[in-house]
This record gives sequence, structure tokens and C-alpha cells, in this order.
Amino acid sequence: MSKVNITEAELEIMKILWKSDTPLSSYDICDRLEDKTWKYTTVSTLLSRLAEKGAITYEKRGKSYFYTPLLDENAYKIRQAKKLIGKIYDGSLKNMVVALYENKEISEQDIQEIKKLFKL
Amino acid sequence: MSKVNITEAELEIMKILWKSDTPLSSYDICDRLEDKTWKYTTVSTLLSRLAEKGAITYEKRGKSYFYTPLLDENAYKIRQAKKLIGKIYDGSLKNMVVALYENKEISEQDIQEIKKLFKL
DNA sequence: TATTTAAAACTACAAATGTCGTTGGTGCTT
DNA sequence: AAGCACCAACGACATTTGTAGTTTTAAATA
Repeated sequence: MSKVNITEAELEIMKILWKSDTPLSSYDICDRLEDKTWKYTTVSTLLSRLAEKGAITYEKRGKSYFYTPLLDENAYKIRQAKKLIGKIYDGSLKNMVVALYENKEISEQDIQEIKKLFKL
Repeated sequence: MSKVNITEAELEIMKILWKSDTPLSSYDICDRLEDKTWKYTTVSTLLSRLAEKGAITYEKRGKSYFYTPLLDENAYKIRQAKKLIGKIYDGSLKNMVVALYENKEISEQDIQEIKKLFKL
């Protein structure tokens, strides 16, 4: 259930569901996708595909369905991070950090907080 | 020229080209893709698509073409890293590092080397 | 209960992607 | 010069993805 792969568009839906502490209806989701200009049917299609993949589940309440994520947010993100690092940084986070650092892509604040984290 | 997007399969080709210090022919590339079971035509199609996108260039030498990367390896990797961090870690590398750290996904060696890097 | 209507289901379709098969041209060998 | 071998060009096709229109069903209401 945790190895589900989702697309960019589907991820936008997942983000909404992850952010909510209660199940949401398709319309709730549309509302929270303010920036996106997706039609209801588009969101609906994405929800179907996500359910098909096992990334979400739903229950009927009244006339609508209410959706809940099954795919774990943290696990998914970790998997994606590791996938990228494996693909282009030889599996080592350090390689990625070095590359970003040398390109001045890491904020001073991030540096401080990472140092603090590693000091423990 | 640097904002080129390439697919997973195309990336495999780019990796070979990045690794080589001289231009390679399609057959050279096939040879170095030992794990992949791609047919010559597959590699050839990927090379065409990459050239179309401006990610590589080529010159005719004798009967074959020899390919050279145009897309900069480091720039590409940084772009991908930033893209992922922006997409799922709110744009902050720290968030990603924290997540990986808490999931015990960072090797002790990587931790040491990152600390050293940041100490400078 | 018949009617209205909101929401889900079904269908569609173009572009991108992975993966080749086939055709055709050009340089190398006799 | 003719034939052969090698390689590139072209075309193809299934699958995935983004995006949505249309039809059907079931809930709400008159």
C-alpha cells in the first residue's frame, strides 16, 4: 500500500487531503485548490485514479463521497527524496548537500538548523 | 538551454554522456548501458529526442554520429533537487534533512561530512 | 410519489513516454 | 563499380497523464 506512485496532478490532491484532519468531499477539495483552475470533473477523475491506486479511500455520506488519504505523507515524501538522491546523487544525501552548498542554494538559517540537528 | 526537461529513460543516456570525457557514438552508449536491455533503436530514439530538446548535440564523424551533452550536469541536478524540495518540503532543505534524519535514513558518515562542510 | 438537481460514473482525447520494427542511405570491401 | 554491412531516419503503437464533456443515478424537495 505504501509503494503507490502518484503523478504531479494527483499529488496536489493528496496535499489537500494530508493537510485536512477530516475526510473531504470532492467539492471541499475543489475549494481548497484555489490556485488551480481545474474543473470539478478533473478533480473527480484524479480522485478516482487515486482510489484505484489505493492512495486514498472514501465513504459515502449523504449524497457525496468523503475522501481520506491512505498513503502516508511522511513515508511518501521520504520515498521520493530517497528516489531522487539515488537517481542523481549516487544515493548519498551528502553529495546533494555539497552540491547545493557549493551553488549557494542553502539559506544561512537552514545551515544553522541542520547543524543544530546534527549536534544532538 | 538549461531549462530542458528530460525523462527517466533519457536521463540514463545523459548519465553516460556526462561520465565520458569525449563524444560517444550510439553504439558506445549502448555498450555502456549494460544493465539496460534496450535495443539499439530505443537508444537511438532517445538520442533523437534529447537532441530535439537541445540537451545534447552531435557531429558526424565517418558513418556515425558522436554525441556530446549540452545540458550541464550540475545545473540539471541542482534544478531537480530544488524542484523536489519545493514540491514536497516547502522549499526548505532543512525540512528534508530533518525528515530523513528522523527516519534514520542518513548514514553516520554523511552526517559527519555535512557537519564538516558546514563548519567551514 | 414525481420531479428536480447535485454529484458520481463513464467516455474521450491529445500529448508525453517507453519501446521497438522496418526502411533507406552511405562508406568500406572486393 | 557492385555488394555488403552498418547505422541513421522514419514510423508505429501501447500506456500514462492532464484535462474535461456528457450521461446516469440517487438524494432532496415539492
